[in-house]
Amino acid sequence: MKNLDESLLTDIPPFRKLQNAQIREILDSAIPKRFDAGVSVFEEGMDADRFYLLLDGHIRVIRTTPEGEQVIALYIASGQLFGLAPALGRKQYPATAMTADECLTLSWPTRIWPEFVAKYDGFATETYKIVGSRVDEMHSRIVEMATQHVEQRVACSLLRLINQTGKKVAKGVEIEFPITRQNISEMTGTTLHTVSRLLSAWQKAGIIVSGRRKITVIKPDELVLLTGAKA
Amino acid sequence: MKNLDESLLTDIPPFRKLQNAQIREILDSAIPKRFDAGVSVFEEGMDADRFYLLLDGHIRVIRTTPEGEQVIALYIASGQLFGLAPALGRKQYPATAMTADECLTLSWPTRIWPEFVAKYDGFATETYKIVGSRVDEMHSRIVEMATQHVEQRVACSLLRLINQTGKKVAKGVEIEFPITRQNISEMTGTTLHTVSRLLSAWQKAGIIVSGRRKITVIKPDELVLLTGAKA
DNA sequence: CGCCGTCTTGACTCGCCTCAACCTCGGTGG
DNA sequence: CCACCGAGGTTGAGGCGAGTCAAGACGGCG
Repeated sequence: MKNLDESLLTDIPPFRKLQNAQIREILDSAIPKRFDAGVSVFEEGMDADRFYLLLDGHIRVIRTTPEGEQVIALYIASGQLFGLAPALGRKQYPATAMTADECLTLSWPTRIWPEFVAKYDGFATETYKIVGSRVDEMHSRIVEMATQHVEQRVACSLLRLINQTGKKVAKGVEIEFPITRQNISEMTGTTLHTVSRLLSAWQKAGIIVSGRRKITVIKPDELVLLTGAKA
Repeated sequence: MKNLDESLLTDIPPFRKLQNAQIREILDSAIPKRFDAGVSVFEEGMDADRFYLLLDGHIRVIRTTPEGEQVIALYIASGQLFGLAPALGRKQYPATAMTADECLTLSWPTRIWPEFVAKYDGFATETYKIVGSRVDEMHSRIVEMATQHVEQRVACSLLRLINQTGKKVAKGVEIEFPITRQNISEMTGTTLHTVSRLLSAWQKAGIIVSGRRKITVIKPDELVLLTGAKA
């Protein structure tokens, strides 16, 4: 457990300003853990006893309605902190974190959060920037849902996914974790049927290529047009 | 300007733990300002050079789409901090703050934010709790928009409004600032026509009483039923 | 090989948006 | 004091986007 390499953290904004010795300290107090695809790291309503850093893999942040429907609030890409409830004074996690593929995390007990903030210069600031960008993304989602049609929302979500977690490949940008039509419908507030129809149409139009749990965007600019960026 | 009363701040969470002398200091560095109804305190995209406390009145936080449609992200009630962009490392305001009625604010330059955080015990923690509750509310909005029908969303929004800013009156709870059908439609992602129809129906059913720019909820529990709280 | 999770496609239905006309206040100015 | 005007609100008719229902195809895994 003490053999984690310092280089794991040096490129991650909240830790970037720290000395090697400090990073050593932080790593030594971290618990690393591996998760299979499709399992939950923590669940909505659970006591927020730890906060996490995603070293590798992708995570879906999910809220479940009383009726059992799921809504995907956002995706976390590797290198990001998550489970930041303690930073916002929350005693419980407000949502479930579910792995989209195999994931590797570090985590620390909530109790030492104040210590991190006090002791490590720039940690708080950088972390709150992350929160800020998530707030911003949520804002955008609300506006999208309020004003745009399903087709535009799905296009927006795809673009967001390839921007945040896309991998450039031969003929386009591919989403590097398994994602189903159902997942996309849960991000956009629609049904898997409608998503399937849209993706089929876009595939015919040569904008994307998609297979089982896999989507590659060939012409991102065409997608941008579909989002309704007019005039 | 130096004659602001300390009692203004003593009941407001971020300042609650402070000594009178500290509150004096804070007040002395604040600029008070009055706003008419329907004007903007700051606008989306403006440099976030100040952060605010709403002493009296109500504020709408608005985002405008490229097409000029407006979406109301949330309402701020008196006693709340807003314009917290600096707390999240934002250089510009992510949304416009528009007064719903006559408003009284205090404000401080962004530049002294770090000083506030460092100097005043509990200030940061309490402020981030506010951010946390706003994030939570946005989360809920996203889930609502994704899963619920218009009628349910409007019911949810009304309930949220009376919980946050409702005033108990003779025969129910009234929203204490002017609000139009259009405003509600901008909160729920629908049209003023649909909102008008719904409110008419609810009025006939005796659930609410509404007039020009004014809504009073008579039977909140009936509204709760309409939100789809089943089983 | 058979099963299950994923994806596709068609047909039908209906909630809500759009279009349109009209009403009702409250404020303003002659 | 009243006529006017504009913002806010109401209500009907019609159409379409997208959800629902239904039936199957495809591909991977045990």
